[in-house]
Amino acid sequence: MAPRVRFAPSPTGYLHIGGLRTALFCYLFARSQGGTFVLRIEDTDRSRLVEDAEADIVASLRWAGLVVDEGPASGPGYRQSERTALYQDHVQRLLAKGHAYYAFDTPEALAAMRQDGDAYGPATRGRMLNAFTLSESEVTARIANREPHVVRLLVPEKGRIEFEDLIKGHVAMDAAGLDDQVLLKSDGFPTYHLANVVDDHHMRITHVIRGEEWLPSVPKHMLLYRAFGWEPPVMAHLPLILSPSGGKLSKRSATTLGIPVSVRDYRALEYEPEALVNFLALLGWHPSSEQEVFSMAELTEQFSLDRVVPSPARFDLSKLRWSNQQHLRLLGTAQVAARAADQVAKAFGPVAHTYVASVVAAVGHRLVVRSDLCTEYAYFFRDPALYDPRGIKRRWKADAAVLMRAYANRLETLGAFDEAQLESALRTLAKERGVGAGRIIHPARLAVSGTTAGPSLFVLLAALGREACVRRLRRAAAVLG
RNA sequence: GCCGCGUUCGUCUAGGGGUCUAGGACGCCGGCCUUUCACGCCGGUAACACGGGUUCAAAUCCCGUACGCGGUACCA
Repeated sequence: MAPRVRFAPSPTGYLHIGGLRTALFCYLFARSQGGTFVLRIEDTDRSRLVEDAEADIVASLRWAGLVVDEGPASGPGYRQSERTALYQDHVQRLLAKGHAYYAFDTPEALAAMRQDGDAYGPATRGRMLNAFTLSESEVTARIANREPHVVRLLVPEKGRIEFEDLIKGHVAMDAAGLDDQVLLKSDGFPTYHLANVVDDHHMRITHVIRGEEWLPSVPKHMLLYRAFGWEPPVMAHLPLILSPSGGKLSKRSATTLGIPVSVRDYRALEYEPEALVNFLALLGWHPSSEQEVFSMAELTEQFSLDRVVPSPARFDLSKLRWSNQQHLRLLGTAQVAARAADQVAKAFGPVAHTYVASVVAAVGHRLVVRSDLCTEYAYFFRDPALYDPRGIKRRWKADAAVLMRAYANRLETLGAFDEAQLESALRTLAKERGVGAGRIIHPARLAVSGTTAGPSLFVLLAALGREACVRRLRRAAAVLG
């Protein structure tokens, strides 16, 4: 049977990088098995709802190249807020069969109970305000009176709950350790646990693939499946992604370690989606081969859940950067230039596409992230404002200004402004002046780019064009003397 | 606190009783190439958490400890 897998985020914020990893594994598994990838929006917490979160989730998935087969775009029923009648109905079934019960405790009463270190369960149930301590008529009266109430799961006092997780293996927990989880909140919305189980069943989800933070709630879900008389789906709990220091990937780690948390930030930073996907896939999964660079097609072809590791992985920015560099190469000049166009225009004003392409070609394998084009390689788009002091010290000798002017003069009358001509003109000049070529090359680079690093001088000059080269060489001669 | 999951180089990981004096990748260091910086190539650094078992043999299996992470909400 072809699997059906869902990615079920809560629209309480922008899509988290860990969320994308979860979505990716869901997607890869579905695709690798010829299955269906479903997007379900779990918007049952009305107080934490963020208005544009769902749009961000959808946009982020699309950007990353994860194609949703079924989701809010396919029609109604993929947002939990649209399915409240279904949950109400199922709660009634649980109530009728004695697997759930009404409770009327106030937040204060619950807080007091927890103060004593207790959980809502067999031990405390009897002293709280619920269907066990209230008469049937009083319960009905309170409900008719529209008093705030919830419905709780009746957890059996004893028994062991065991299940097989595709990634974690055999997991076992005592029912006694569970509390009587709220299933239906006083606002009429279901909690995650109820909605999740009901939806996974009705959406015919075959594999629940999600973050490890859900592992401890699986026993509650198993109880629900059992109560409904349903066959539970296969479980697969993904290890979490940690910050490089081992903690949670939070806004704090974002600012102190430069690791963005939201997918949209990676997009804004101009990482390639292919690179991020590749990097994320290798965070917790790897093939049996030693391949490190993958396209989405290769990932879907090779992915399997049994090669997902059980332990958490730390985020490593330098590896992401390496991945980005690899994918930039794979993309090729034209593609990279096309993707870079908007940001370049934003930074420097209108620039011809062919020029952006020639810059990308000139920079070549040096490009790690597209945004470097607007920072490290800004000199391709505007004259350098200053010259690297260390470069001046090392490369700008007493004869530099004279040589720069002389080379500028040659460039003005050069026939074809290409690498070969540029180079032979320079070498001829050097020979005439009785200096080594480096005596011109280094200061010329500094004059033209402001730095001592970068593409071959002749590639650089050819890309820049005659006018800019002449202007920059003369200006540097004037400024640096 | 209680419950659950985890633990191989700095990081991601291979390995799942003998093939391991533990392999690959990122990073880092050195060399070659070279007009610079990169790229590329070559080389180097660096790990089985600890303690007990089981076994002829354990990184691999079992138990314990330590540590890490997660959960313990009318949040997901």
